[in-house]
Amino acid sequence: MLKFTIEKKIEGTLARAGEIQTKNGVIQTPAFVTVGTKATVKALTAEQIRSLGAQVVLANTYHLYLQPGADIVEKAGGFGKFMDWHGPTMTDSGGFQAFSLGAAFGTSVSKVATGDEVSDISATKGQLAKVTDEGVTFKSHLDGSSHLFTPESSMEAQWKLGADMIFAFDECTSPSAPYEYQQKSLVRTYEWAKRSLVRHEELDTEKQQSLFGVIQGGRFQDLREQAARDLGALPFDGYGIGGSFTKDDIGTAVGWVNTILPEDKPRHLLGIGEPIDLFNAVEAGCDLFDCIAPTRMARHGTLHTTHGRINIKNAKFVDDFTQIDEGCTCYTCTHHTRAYIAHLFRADEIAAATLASIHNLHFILRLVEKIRESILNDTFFEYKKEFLETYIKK
RNA sequence: GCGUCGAUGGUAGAGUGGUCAAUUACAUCAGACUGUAAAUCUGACGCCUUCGGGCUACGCAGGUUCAAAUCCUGCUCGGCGCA
Repeated sequence: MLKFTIEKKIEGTLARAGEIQTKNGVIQTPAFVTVGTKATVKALTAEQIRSLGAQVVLANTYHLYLQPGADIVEKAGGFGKFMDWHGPTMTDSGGFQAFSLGAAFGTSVSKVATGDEVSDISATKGQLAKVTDEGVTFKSHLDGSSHLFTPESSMEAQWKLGADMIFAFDECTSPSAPYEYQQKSLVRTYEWAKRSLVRHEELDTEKQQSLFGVIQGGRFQDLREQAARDLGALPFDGYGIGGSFTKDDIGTAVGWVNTILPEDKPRHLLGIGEPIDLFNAVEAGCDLFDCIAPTRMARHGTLHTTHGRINIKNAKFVDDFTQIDEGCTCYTCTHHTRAYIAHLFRADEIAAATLASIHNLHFILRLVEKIRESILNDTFFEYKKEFLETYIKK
């Protein structure tokens, strides 16, 4: 069971800094949650994750259920122990895969849409996930086998995976889904939240795990607010804010929700992790963020710097012997040059992924830490301004 | 020396009379990526362009043909075989 305490709030905003105590350690918030989908943060060892100062790791129920199977992870003592991560842990419920393997499958639609895609409701083919009121039927992307995920089975799997904090089973909707669908889906996600709660209470009689309900509602204020009211009234230990946004409404839509959610419970913004979005989300009252972007982008050669992103594979870096980001104290920057990392990428060496991931994770983890400090020091807005002045996203 | 096979865009390698500026892969140059189907995916990749098209190209030089990377002749270079 977690204990959440708020240390400081910024007057006139929803932002706050605090602390979450779990049985495996403390998380100082706002905090960035490192994603280790398959009980591994891609390209990194547990030791490297610790060195980066990561506070908490989030794994994925769908992926671990399929491989190696929840029973194996349970026998290992939970996914944290399995991967040699002894700090706080979370698992996602599999609800995101209802989107990524369903509505988004085979399309260019991502959970954060540009304005144009929002109206794109073109049908897609070959989807691996089908959503009904009962649950989500997945066709395994590994071997094609069918698997029904329900709120109950997700709770059972997450119980076996053994994280400190788990999420209710939800449907992550597409940003291109119309109001009618968002509304219908929201009712379903609400029913699933209640079913998750019931099954969780049956399983976890000693209250070892904390369950977070997930707020959906797409980009619609009335739906978001309704979800916050409905789920906020249920005895969850914290809340996830999920689903689809347009980049511009991350701050606003999240604010609608956090104005209503109980103040004394942690709020986790699911799947958001670009610097600008993090500032907006903190200001709108979020405490936790997980995102695959730092590590995926790293593997693809896109690196964060205080002056914005760079693509280290660009020709101009082959003989650039400066640091990736001047003044960066990460392992990669203190030992290697841009030219070296560029060489590793061009030579297809796997160390490229490792060193790039170390840098990007360091960048984002430090950023969120500094945001936390700035809240405690009453310098949030100054820090935000200072950061955004130099960090230019094209 | 004789015979034989071959010479294609940065590389490898398709094509064997028109639908070829030339399949494909790699390389190269860019771009995308936000609860990880992702060490992935997308685009560009002869020169010029008012984006309609124009021009120069498949070892070199001729030739046949309405039309040649594709057929013929000679040459140059290379592989293999025989001397």
